[in-house]
Amino acid sequence: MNEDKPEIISQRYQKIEKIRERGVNPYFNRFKPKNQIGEIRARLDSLGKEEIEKIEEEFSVAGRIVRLNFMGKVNFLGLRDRTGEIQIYLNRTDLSEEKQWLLKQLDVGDFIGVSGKAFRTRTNELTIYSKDLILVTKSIRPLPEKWHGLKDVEARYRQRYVDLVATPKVREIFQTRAAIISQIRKFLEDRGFIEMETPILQSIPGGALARPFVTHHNALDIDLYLRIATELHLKRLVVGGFERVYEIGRCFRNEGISTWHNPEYTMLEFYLAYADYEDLIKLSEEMLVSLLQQIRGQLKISFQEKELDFTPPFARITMEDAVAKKLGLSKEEIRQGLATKNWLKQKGLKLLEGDGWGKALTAVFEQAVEHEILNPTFITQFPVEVSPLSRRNEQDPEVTDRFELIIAGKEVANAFSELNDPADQRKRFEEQARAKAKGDEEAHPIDEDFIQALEIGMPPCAGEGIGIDRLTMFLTDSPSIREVIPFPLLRPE
RNA sequence: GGGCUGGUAGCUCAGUUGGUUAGAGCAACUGACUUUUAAUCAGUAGGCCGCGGGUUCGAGUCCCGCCCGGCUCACCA
Repeated sequence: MNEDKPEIISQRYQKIEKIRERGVNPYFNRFKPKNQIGEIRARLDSLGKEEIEKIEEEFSVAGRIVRLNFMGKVNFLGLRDRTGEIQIYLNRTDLSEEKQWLLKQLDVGDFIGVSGKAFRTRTNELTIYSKDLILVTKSIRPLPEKWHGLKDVEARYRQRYVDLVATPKVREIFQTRAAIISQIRKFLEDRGFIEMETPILQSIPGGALARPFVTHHNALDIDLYLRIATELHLKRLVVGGFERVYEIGRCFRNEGISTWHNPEYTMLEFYLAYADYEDLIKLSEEMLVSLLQQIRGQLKISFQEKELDFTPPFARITMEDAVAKKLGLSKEEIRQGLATKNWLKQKGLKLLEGDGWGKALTAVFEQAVEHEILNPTFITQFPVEVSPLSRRNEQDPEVTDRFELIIAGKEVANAFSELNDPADQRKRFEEQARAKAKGDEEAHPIDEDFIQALEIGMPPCAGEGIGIDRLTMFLTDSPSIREVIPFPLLRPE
């Protein structure tokens, strides 16, 4: 029945049949380990041979066989559970005839349960001496080779379950990712934020400038969009009285795929009333410093052979100053927009009809400046033209009280004092509508209900979005976003 | 989408200017082995060389097209 499969696999299926014929269930589900391997190691790793031999306690563990060294009567195997690995010793002379037979059926990849006292071998390896053996789950497919592991990148992403078994580093990355998210929750909840869940299916995909995925609801017979941000709903919650609110959730953007972009990615957004973007600069520094210390234990970390210094305060510069310095322009020249537009034209980059100085400035910044930034840097005072949801700066209403945090040339956070003037919000949306009419596919759609919410009244507040995947890349020194997403999007085989 | 680059056994990889029947290590199978940990030793088996055309007496190798990756540029977080 498995004739079209590789030989190894049909052999394993036959082995399972033989095991069943002997009355052994190859998928036994009633073994309950009393101990975790990590806990045993924590207790015994530091103890010497004699001390361990005095311990009468029998340990019971279950896990996956990751190594087999069978030598006839004397058999060693490596067992791994979620907390670690430990060596198991089985001597054939201790086992019943049935168990001796079962021992010979074991393969790397199988799950077993064992129990026994601990000892140290001749080579001082901490080992559990088990006189029994319970097969818990038989494995059919062979795992990758033990010292090269799974190298084929495509196979690693498509069959992440194999990658996770074969590559310890990959397990660590996802453990770190979970720790980052858990610590962010704690950081925010310690400060009075509460977590909310807002709609992923939306009829107006707002809160960011990006192209959405479209889907369809059959019963209502309407098209819906997968959210590109959580912003507008979280601010509605601020209107409703949740003065400190956050969400960690998946966002979807129908755009290119690269080492820094996955079509679905995880974003943290948080909003706090009676705060402005200066407060968020401080809060961002605190949050990152706390994460760096907990995850990496230091503020200077290496990322892809470069050193990143997270020692606060982080550098900050306005977008205009950054571009003025780079191109040798005056502020007046930037505001006129001609110099920046000419620079873009020279580079073969075109703007749309009607794009103002703000879009030109932002484009030049992204082209010429952003990628040169290494250490965490706050870029502040984004033009109103590219910031339809941000509050205007009181001294200079052409720019907003907004910043992005750039690390190693990549945007990691975007934050601003929130626009809470409904009349201004309506104007901004109308400007976006005009840009859309001229062909800007990423222009923000008009959201009348959101304007109504602002008319009910939103207290002054500030909000921030942080890309969790990118943050995880920096904290785990990963070269691609696919290394920090368990199942990145790939074209179907 | 453009450029560069890759796809050979379950896994990691060789494969010469085109030339017998496509190789190795690990994993697997049979056997030996009472402290191994890249165990060792003897033997056996395992291939749609990504897919489809073409050139040639002869193609894993050369040419064309396609599929699926990786890096990179452009757009985006």
